[in-house]
Amino acid sequence: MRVSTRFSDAIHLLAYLKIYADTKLTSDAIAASIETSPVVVRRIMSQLRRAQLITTIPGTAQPQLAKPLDQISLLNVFYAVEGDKPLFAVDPKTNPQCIVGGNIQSVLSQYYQDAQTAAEARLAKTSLQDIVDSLLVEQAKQDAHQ
Amino acid sequence: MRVSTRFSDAIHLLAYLKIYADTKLTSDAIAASIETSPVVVRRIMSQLRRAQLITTIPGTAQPQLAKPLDQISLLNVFYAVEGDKPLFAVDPKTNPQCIVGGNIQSVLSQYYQDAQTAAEARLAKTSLQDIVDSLLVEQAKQDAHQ
DNA sequence: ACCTCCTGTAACTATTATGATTACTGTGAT
DNA sequence: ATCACAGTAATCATAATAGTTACAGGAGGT
Repeated sequence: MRVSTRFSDAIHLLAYLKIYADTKLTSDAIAASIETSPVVVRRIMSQLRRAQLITTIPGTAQPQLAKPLDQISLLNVFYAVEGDKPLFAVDPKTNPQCIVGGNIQSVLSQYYQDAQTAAEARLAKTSLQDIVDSLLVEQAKQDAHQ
Repeated sequence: MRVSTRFSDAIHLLAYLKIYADTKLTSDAIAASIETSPVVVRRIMSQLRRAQLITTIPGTAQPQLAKPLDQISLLNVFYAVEGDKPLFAVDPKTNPQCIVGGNIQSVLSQYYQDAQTAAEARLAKTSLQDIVDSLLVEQAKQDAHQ
């Protein structure tokens, strides 16, 4: 499949809301930054709104962060847009008559869950404020090298 | 896209080689357990062979594990079949003129790498022997409940 | 009231990663 | 020589994703 960039785009969007808070925050403007379509932006915003990470007002270009960025972790964003989608996929269709095929799903699910939890714990440790800070540092580096 | 189950299928295959070592290990027989086609099985075996996890002899149905199962971690298998494919995808096409769009890739790559490393560390802690042991325990449970 | 800009969503299309299939070459054992 | 099988390239089918089109409706200015 095409690899999903929705998680990355959602982080991008939220950082944009903060850094460009003083500009017109239309889905068009945000889409220009992500280089996607306004509809895709509104779709992502819809998921972020349902997860209560932002608030919006229909008809007006005033999306707002629902809480301070240091209180939103990458894991919050991940859950908002990807739900509980597993990082590692179990093959659901195997031969139940076989010792391996009949038990592999439940066994792998456990170990996969452990690995995913480890990754999620790391995501939980990073806040969007960290991302914004890093973005500004990177930008300053670029400016200095010109 | 269709979600990739190659990692799971590769683990399945290796566990099958161990548990059914006394049977005819044709790609057909293994395919019946995974419920896929023999060609897919041979493709996965090809990757496992290149990663030196198994040895095979062309023309004969004698795939062999290249080392004891407790010396093969899930991470070894993951690398064998998925390479260094990232778990989280960065959106490569964003507006470089924007503070966010121009720096988000390098920033996210760092944090994503941290999360992936955490997951991989967990995969490295589990060996295929652990998987086989778990499979046999699960099977024993099923047998007991009949 | 009307117009304009915008959001929110549904429906559809295009793209592409994946597994499945087909077809073939070549090896090893009997 | 024949048979069973591995190995692999090429092609097809499926499905997850982003992108697009279309339209209903809100907010605010005139």
